[in-house]
Amino acid sequence: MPRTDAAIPPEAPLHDRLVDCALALLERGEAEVSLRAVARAAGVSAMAPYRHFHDKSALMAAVALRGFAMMEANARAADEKDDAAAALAAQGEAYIAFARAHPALFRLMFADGAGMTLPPDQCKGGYALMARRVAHLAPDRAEAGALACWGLVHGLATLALDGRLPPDPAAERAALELMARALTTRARER
Amino acid sequence: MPRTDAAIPPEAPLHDRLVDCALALLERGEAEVSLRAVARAAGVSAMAPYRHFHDKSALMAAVALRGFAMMEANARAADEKDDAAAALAAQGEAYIAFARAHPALFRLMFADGAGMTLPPDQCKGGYALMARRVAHLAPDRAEAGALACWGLVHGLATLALDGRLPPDPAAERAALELMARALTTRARER
DNA sequence: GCCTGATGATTACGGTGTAAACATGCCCCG
DNA sequence: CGGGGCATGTTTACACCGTAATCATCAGGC
Repeated sequence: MPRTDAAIPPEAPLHDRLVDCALALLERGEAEVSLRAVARAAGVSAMAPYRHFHDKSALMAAVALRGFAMMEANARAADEKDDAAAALAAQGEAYIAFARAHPALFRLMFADGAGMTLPPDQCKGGYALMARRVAHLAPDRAEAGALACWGLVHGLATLALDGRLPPDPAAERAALELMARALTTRARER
Repeated sequence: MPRTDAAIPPEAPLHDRLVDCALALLERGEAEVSLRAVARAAGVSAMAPYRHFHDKSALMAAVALRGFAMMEANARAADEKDDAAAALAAQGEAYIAFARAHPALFRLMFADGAGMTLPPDQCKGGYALMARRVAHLAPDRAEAGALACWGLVHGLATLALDGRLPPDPAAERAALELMARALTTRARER
């Protein structure tokens, strides 16, 4: 097992330990995350992180990458359904649930600038998964459909995180269903 | 004309001058906005703002409020169409356009915490405008429809700001149209 | 005439990100 | 085997931030 362990072994290479600690701090609130706090949590001096990350945003980018990996795993699990529409809906709910479960991490992942720094192929695995289902449901509107699905789900997640939505899962589900219905309905001219 | 002027008169009451300066700094990038910078821009000492705002977030809330007023005005202008579906689509495009035109302000308006501080009736004027059109188009799914529209538009705007969308207006328009079609299509059972 | 309140300026403190110089241990090569 | 480089951390220092506490000024009302 040469891969990363789940826990935070106190003797792992500092590089990994830093992103573990940063992630842990992030889950307790984005205000808790500062380079110095991360270094402190890792039991190391304030400047040590600079030996492994060019600056704070580089560290945070590494954390964000983990977030994308988690989210893709969630999406993959939610996608394991026979019915394509049901799988798509489950992906949407998983997306929103992830945002609610890890608000600070979610915000970090989609913070401005991260889009420029992160390797795109490691951020869009989940998107591809969803696009595939959409393309199967509505081959003639695959592109617009995928964009609409992503936009809707991301918007609901963002609004929920920012306290702009009453915590009403039924309403969200209804909105998702409306979108699903729009995709399953045959496209008609005009 | 007792209301606020567009320019920044150097002798206006400090309260207004501060939010004007904060807004101006914000448009040049959110990183430019610090309480001290705002005070500097207003030609006043670093602590002066505290005489008019309890803390920085209170100032930013006032700025956000102006953002909501701008956005509602935009929405109201876009809504002036006879066709309900066209008006709805125009509102959506105006929403996204506003986000693109004032990215930092838009992010501030929807930053976490602002939802708790701001008077809801001054933030949701635009939403009501949209909800009315949706209710007219699809009275039987008014609630879910409005939520879906808001979610979609807000999601697209957010993703665009964070550099996650290729700048392809046609694709966005197609996604919005898909949603509009879903609302205009008669609801069918099952 | 003086007191009071509002407004703003000064100073100070702990926090942040980060640049520069310094210490230390390990490995590789002569 | 010895010494030089290099990776890793530490210390120190700086500018900036938000903000608490204190002081200065000045206008109006008793």
